[in-house]
Formats: sequence, C-alpha cells, structure tokens
Amino acid sequence: MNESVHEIYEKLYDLYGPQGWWPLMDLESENLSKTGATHGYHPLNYNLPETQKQKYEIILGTILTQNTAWTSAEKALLNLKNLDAIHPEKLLALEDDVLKEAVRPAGFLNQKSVYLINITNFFMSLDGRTPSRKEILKVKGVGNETADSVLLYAYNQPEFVVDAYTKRIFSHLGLVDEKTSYMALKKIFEDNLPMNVPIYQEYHALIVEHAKRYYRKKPYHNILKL
DNA sequence: AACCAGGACGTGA
DNA sequence: TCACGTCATGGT
Repeated sequence: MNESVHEIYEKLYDLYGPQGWWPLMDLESENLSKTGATHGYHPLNYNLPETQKQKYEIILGTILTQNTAWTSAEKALLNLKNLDAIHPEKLLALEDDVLKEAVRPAGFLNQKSVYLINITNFFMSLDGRTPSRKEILKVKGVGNETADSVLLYAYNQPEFVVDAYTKRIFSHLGLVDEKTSYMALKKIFEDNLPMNVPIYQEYHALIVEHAKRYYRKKPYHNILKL
C-alpha cells in the first residue's frame, strides 16, 4: 500500500502529464487534457492563484462543481462572470432569482445559490487571511472535499483532496475497502506522500483525469498494470 | 432510458 | 457514527 500510493502517482503523471488545476477562467488554455474544462488550466504554474479575485473564483467553483461535471459548473461560473459577480460584494448584491438562474446549469440551484452566499460571507470575513480546515467546515454547504479543495487550490495548503473517483479507483485496484471513510482515505495519501502542495494538486487532478477515461462506466478497466 | 457528474445535508436507526 | 433519500441539470 505504502509503495503503491506514490507508484500510482508516477504512472498517472507519466500518462497524462501536469494538469494545471484549479482552472481559472481568465487564463489561456494550455492543457493537453481533452476531458476537462475548455480553458483555464495552467500546467506547471504553481504560483496561482495570485489575486483575491482568483481565490474567490476557485472557491465559487468548488461549490458549483459539487456532484456536477466541471463543464456544467463552468457554465454557471461564466454566467456569474457575465453578471460581473466574481466579486464578493457584487454576488451578494444579486437578486435571488438572478443568482439562481446563473447557477442553474450547474444543477442544485436552490442549494448552491445559498451555499454560494454562505461561503461568500465567510470569504469576506477572512479579510485575506487563510482559514483553518475546521472553520471552513462550519460553512453550510462545505463538506470534507470542498474544504480540502478550497485549502489546496485556493490557499495552497497541503490538504489532500479525496473524491468519489479516488475511492472508486483505489477500491477497484483492491488497495482499500469501498467503505473506507473520507478522512481515513485522506490520511492514507498524506501518510504516503511528501507533504508537498504541487504533488497534492497534481495527484487529485490526475485521479480525476484517469477516472474520466476509465472509471465512468463499468466494467472498470485497470490499465495501470499493478 | 438509466446512469453518472471533481457532494453535502437532514433524518432516523 | 452510518445508511439512505433528496437536491437539478446535462451528457452519454
């Protein structure tokens, strides 16, 4: 197990290369991936986000993509951009139905519009400070994965992000039980990898890329030859 | 036509 | 704690 965590990372990186997550709308597309967003990746640039606005865009994206394809979340994000609402104050100033219509393509519009407001208030209360994992989790609409995504990609904190794909791949490979909890699985990765933000960022993105190709529908196909 | 998307919350065992 | 239903839309 210890070995395979890092070994699989190497294999995925060799297969797909650097992914350049988290996508940001105002960046040129430079990614080789064919299955992700249409634009916004920034492979090998680990100095992002550079501005509060970019942090905020990432945070909005983490909510919008919950149980939703990124292509759909991206449409909602573009709607918000066209409303000039990728700014905390302006998003809060939107009429309720306007916000919901913007969120609609990402699904769960009633929940996500409230969650966006919740996390926006939280973001503003930080006043530029980096939040702790515990305090982000208090925001209604932010669970384990979203909290870790915010910390890893918006604040460059070494928190490994686990998602449904992670559990699916590693249980399919027989490395963990399907019922392994989020925190237990997170710990397995963090215990077997150097505590390094770019590696955490790339590994999670690589898992998503790999899963999109081989773990969408059964029967799953193990091409990693472990 | 069923199933899945870069989940989280509320409820009742 | 944990299993289960619910939330919405879009693509395959």
